[in-house]
Amino acid sequence: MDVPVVNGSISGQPHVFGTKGRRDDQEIPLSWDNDCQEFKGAYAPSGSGGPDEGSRETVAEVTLRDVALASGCSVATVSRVLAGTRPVGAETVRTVRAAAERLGYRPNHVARALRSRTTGTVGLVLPQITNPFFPSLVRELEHALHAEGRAVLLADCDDDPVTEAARIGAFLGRQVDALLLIPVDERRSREAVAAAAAQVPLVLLDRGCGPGVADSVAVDNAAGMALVLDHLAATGRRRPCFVGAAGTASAAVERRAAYEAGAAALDPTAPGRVELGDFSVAWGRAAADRVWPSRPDAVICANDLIAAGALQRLRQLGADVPGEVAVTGFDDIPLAGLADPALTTVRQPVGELAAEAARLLSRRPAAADPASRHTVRLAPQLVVRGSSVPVDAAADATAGG
Amino acid sequence: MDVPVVNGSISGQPHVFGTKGRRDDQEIPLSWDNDCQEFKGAYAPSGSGGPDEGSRETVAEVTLRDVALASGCSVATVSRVLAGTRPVGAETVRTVRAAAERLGYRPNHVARALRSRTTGTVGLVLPQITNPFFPSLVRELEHALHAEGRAVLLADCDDDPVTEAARIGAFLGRQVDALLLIPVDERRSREAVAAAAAQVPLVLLDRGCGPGVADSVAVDNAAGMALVLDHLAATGRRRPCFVGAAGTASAAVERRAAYEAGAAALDPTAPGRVELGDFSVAWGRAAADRVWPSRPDAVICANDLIAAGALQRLRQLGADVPGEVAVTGFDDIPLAGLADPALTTVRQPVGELAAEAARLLSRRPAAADPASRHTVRLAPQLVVRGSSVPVDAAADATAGG
DNA sequence: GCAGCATGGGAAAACGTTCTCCGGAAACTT
DNA sequence: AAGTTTCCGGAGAACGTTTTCCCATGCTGC
Repeated sequence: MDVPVVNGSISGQPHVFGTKGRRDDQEIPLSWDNDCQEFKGAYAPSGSGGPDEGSRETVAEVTLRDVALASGCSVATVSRVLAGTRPVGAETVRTVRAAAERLGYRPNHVARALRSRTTGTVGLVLPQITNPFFPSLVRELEHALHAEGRAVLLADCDDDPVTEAARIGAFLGRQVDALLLIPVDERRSREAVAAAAAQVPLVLLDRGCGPGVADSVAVDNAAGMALVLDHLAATGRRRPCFVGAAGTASAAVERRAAYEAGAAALDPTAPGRVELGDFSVAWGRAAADRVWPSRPDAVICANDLIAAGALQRLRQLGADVPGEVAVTGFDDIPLAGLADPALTTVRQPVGELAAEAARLLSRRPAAADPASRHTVRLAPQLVVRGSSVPVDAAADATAGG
Repeated sequence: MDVPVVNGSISGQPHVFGTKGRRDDQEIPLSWDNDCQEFKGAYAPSGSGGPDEGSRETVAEVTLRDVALASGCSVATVSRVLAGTRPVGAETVRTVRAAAERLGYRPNHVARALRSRTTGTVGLVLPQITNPFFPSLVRELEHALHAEGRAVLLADCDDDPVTEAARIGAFLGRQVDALLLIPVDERRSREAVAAAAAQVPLVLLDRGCGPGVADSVAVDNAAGMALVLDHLAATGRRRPCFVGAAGTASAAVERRAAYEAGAAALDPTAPGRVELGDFSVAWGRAAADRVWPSRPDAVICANDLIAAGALQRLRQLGADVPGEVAVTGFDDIPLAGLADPALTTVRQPVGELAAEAARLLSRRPAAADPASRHTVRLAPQLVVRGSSVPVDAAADATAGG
């Protein structure tokens, strides 16, 4: 459909450069001052006279050299004052600071990066930003990283290992200081990840990528699954079944293994009742159809998407949730709280994951030594909602590790 | 003195990189957007199975100078060959290319940025990545931008204009080539946005920020609302009501205005039935309580979150959806297809929004002139699902995701 | 008085590109 | 044959920092 764009150009012709009176909280307009009568002869063509009526369009950047000139000392000194790399006389510090502020000096990160060989930038590479679990993780990572003054370069791989490798390469070419990576595939991502890890600090997030490849931080899937099983057992469920995902992704494998281990305690035949598909709502719906005939009293899903699909389909099939059957998810994505009834699930400690990842990244020592790889597992939290216990009893219990 | 670099020793080594299948038909890249593409060898997993690997550790970067030395010509020539900025003799091109590939040369983006005063980086600043409408937009933007060789710096503002201003400033300090911005607040973001727009190309996305401040691209909210109203009228609804958001955000205002304009045609008293809160599920639930007593036959919501809440609550109140009352949303976030019944909604042309934004960014001309601001409005698409028509009739106008 | 040593500051060399000059040679003009 | 243009290629100057030397001082301790 090529419905034409309603391409209207907002008019706004009358007021062009107004707004001169009420700009009191504005910072100093970096351009001219009587001290530095000699500015940017180089490429500032509009050295036209006049008191600069505020056309701050392409004002040439103020450089260290300008500040040096204005404060009567050398570039080196100015750098030292501003970067604090070496003690400088109190008096000098004062003049330099003043000049810098007066001129509105802003350091050029690119030049700094070139010289100091560190860009203050980390690349964040993830499979699909549209996976509903990722946004909150991205958010926390962004906050954690920005808090230490680093900027985040984002890449979305479209769930494709080839794209992933390309993005990693692009980031490396841009000399990121480090990489944060949620691998697309445990196996097919390995090669590119290992290669990248040899060049910059790299932390794997949420999913693993084979042993010894890189540092990694993730939720303790086994503990999470145990929380779910304990809760279900405590509320009298005896015939659980598991709806998970096939494949080698660590989350899929670990959650399934943990279910099988834990469910055996509940019911010796339970570990057999396992259906595997993928991490999607559609699979959740399909799995419900396959599972419901055997009348389980708990459907434990490997993530919230599956759970949402299963829940929806179960109700369509006439099942009473949670009366007849409980449904649980994993991750606590926003959707979980919105389902009807709201999903009991395992909340990932997103903030801590981000903090831990940031911490690992900052570790200076050359972590090229495979022996020093760290794998951090963080404790999740059970969030009990209506899908596993009747509403009146669902007091949103939270149980930590 | 550090470990000697790759500098001198050119030949004699059994080069690690197999020069397999040299494609000599390769054109000299004329634009800088796809340059380094061909040098994947540098970071690519060193030929799985290659004889010696470990040597690829933290080797000092190969520079232009190294390539020049190895190929027996000057740095300038190498630069020209690789960047394709000026024609170079065929013979020279060949030797240089060979040397570059053999040494695994990868251009240093930082140095390039410093010299050419362009980083190939755009900053993407948004209110909250956790807002479910944004991830797909971010995804499209990332793809569009990466496709032209630009990297995306991401910032999440936590819905706070102050943080937003700080992030914008940080990006400017990192000399992004341009800014893509979804303003937090139409009014409170304005100052920072205007200041930034004076320094780099800036495109507003999804939401406006006052007239003439910057280029902007967004969905045509009025057209979207009209699609909804037409659909509802065509299916016999006669007593619509609107649940929207208060405030000055452009989406809120435009959607409400469009409803009021369009609904008057349907029912003269309809424009009065308007409830305003915010763009949240909670408000949707609350609004359902307020609205249901007057028994509307259609609840038109300003976005999908509101609609999801309203839908959920209406059903809890015993309403028959869609038999008794239709519910519609706006945006087509993933949640919309998952609701029960699935939400009829207006799908934003996310891909086109991203493409258009990218296009506007690349416009070279000094867009400082307020008269040349562009405001692009893209046509949305109606997605009919179960919340507005009985299932058997809901032939999902478009294949949902 | 002189070696020894902090301390504060400057000149200039990197960092790895791109790009502007410039010069020489070859290829056309006149 | 002498100019004139075109074509290739090199030297080297930026770009804006950080950092390494180095040189003044002024002070201590002998």
